[in-house]
Amino acid sequence: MATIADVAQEAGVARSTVSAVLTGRKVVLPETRARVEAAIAKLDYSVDHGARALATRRTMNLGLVVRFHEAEFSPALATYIVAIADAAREHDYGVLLLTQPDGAGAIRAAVAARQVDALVLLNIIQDDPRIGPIVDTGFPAVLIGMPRDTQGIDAVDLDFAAGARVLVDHLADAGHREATFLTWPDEVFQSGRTYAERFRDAAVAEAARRRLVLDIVSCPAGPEQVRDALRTALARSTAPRALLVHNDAVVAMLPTVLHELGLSVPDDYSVVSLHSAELGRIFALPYTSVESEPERVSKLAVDILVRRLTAPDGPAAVTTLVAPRLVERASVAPAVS
Amino acid sequence: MATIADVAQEAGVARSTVSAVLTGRKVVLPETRARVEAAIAKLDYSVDHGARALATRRTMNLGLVVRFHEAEFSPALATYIVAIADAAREHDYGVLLLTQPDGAGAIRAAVAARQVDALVLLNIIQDDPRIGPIVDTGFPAVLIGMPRDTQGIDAVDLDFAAGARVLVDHLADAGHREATFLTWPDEVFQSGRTYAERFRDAAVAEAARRRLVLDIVSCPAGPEQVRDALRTALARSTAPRALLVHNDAVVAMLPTVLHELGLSVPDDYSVVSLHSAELGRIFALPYTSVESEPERVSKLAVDILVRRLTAPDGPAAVTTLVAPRLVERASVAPAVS
DNA sequence: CTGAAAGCGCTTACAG
DNA sequence: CTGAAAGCGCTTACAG
Repeated sequence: MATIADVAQEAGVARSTVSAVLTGRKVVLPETRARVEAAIAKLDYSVDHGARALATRRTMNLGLVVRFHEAEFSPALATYIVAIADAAREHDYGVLLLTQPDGAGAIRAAVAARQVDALVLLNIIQDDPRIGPIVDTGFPAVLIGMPRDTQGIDAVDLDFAAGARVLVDHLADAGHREATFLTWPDEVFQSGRTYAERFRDAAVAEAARRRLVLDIVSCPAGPEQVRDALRTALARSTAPRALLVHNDAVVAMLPTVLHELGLSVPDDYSVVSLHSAELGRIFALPYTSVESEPERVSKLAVDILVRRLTAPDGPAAVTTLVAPRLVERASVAPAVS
Repeated sequence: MATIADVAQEAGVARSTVSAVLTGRKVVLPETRARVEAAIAKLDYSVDHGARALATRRTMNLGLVVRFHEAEFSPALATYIVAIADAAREHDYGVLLLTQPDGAGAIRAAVAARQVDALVLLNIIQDDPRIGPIVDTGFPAVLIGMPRDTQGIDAVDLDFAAGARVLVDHLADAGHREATFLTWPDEVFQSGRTYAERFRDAAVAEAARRRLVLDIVSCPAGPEQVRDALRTALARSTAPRALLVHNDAVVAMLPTVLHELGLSVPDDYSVVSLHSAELGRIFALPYTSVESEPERVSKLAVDILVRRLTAPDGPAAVTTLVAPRLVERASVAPAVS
């Protein structure tokens, strides 16, 4: 493998001159530059990433801290990962995977070993233990998701509250006065997924404002349990004819159960939901919905992180909530009164 | 941040002595070692990963090359990624994500910049363009999946042929003499997913051996198309009462369609399938099946790669096919004759 | 067993 | 605009 010294010799210049054309931080005579570039091409030279990192004190790598080991229903996770890698690459950053069960420990180790320049934390929970080491070390980081307290760290997430309002309004606009709200099991609320809470609270508030009566059903986890809960909720003769869903397992099972009960959408039931586009695609879900947008959220998060890396003394940390987009799929009919 | 020089000074020894206790490659007097370790603890010192990499000429990072951008139906991909990262960590390797659409280019760049010590290639296709640069550079690598020709590179994959045989035998053992074989759309065969071919050919051969008549149905892509194809295949009055499935989209849709047609398993239909455990879990599939095992395959692949890194002049490249495990779920009934 | 020196492949002030 | 020198933080022969 050719080194910068080989290139310098081949071009008949000093190593520092080669470095100057490599980094582009200095002005070099076009003629000299051409000689250097010819030598680079001839020797098929590439900069040694690690050596440059040592000299510049920047690894040009981002650490991606992702919790995999808590069984989460997340076919969308891969989408986030690749979106983050793509966004990072646009800024010439690589992505190092930090998947240890002990995320906090992984962070401390990676920071101490100077393996990365900054961190992206995925699937944040309410009191996320990974935030501690970041605050302690003051290491640059961005959160994708929302903890109880961002503690001065930039955070990006979908605006679940706005999503809830959009969906409630959509039902209310169609004239519905009552709806069954199928939400997450209690464990999800308790385990600190703030999206569950943010959606629910906003849905309740907006429903009150729009005088829509919400019948809240917390569906248990597990396919069989979901099926049973759904059948129970839908089979009641007094059940509202509108469904507001925020629960991936439930919305995935919904077409099957509705069909089993001989119910059709939107004739028998109006349905709106918030779920990931990935889930909708895999299950071919035919419902008007607000879709979480991993690509947009990931790109925004990386952009914010890189900007902060470039200007460390920039403005205070920001929390960015991405406005949800409603995708209409004709699953809502006017209420019959 | 403390450096090795700070530690040496604090402990009153030379830098090389600190390095000796760090690497453990030399014998150090217990007393000296204790002094060094105390200094390390006091200064909260960690080895700079990049500096060590430069000195040792080993990054201790594996590059994970994954094709994301060809829309693949793969909720299991995240499982592979984390399994690879976990396996790598057991050998003290980190994982750098290489997700560029141009995988071959990404490989050349990463190798040239010496960013990684070896490569893991995921979702291999028949004539995978990423194999070229690996053969050219002779860089250590392992394939997860099976190309047409491994070209002297280690490869690990599930034994799809054995999986097919196990499932065919399972039906034959129950007395079935004919079965409908629901396989992938033609595009999948043509796009070089060798698993499709390997399964099909073995299923055909084993069925012939067991005198099981196989009615091969290649199901088109797309949720609606799958549904239609399934209904057509199952609604025929002359349709065999046994189903052999190798197609994720089809098996995911199967419970719904069977239900729509008022058919039950195993009373009306015996069903066996090969699909990922992840898919089975998400869709709660109740079928006896051979499940692809991302964790086992990934771990094996990384182990093989690391061994080759340790002993570069080891034996010739090996192709390892992981034996499939049959998970029985009582979806097969004896044939009625 | 310990230490002084050279080297890994770069970049970056600093002279000229 | 170009070059010689020092330095990034380690490891590794090589003396002693």
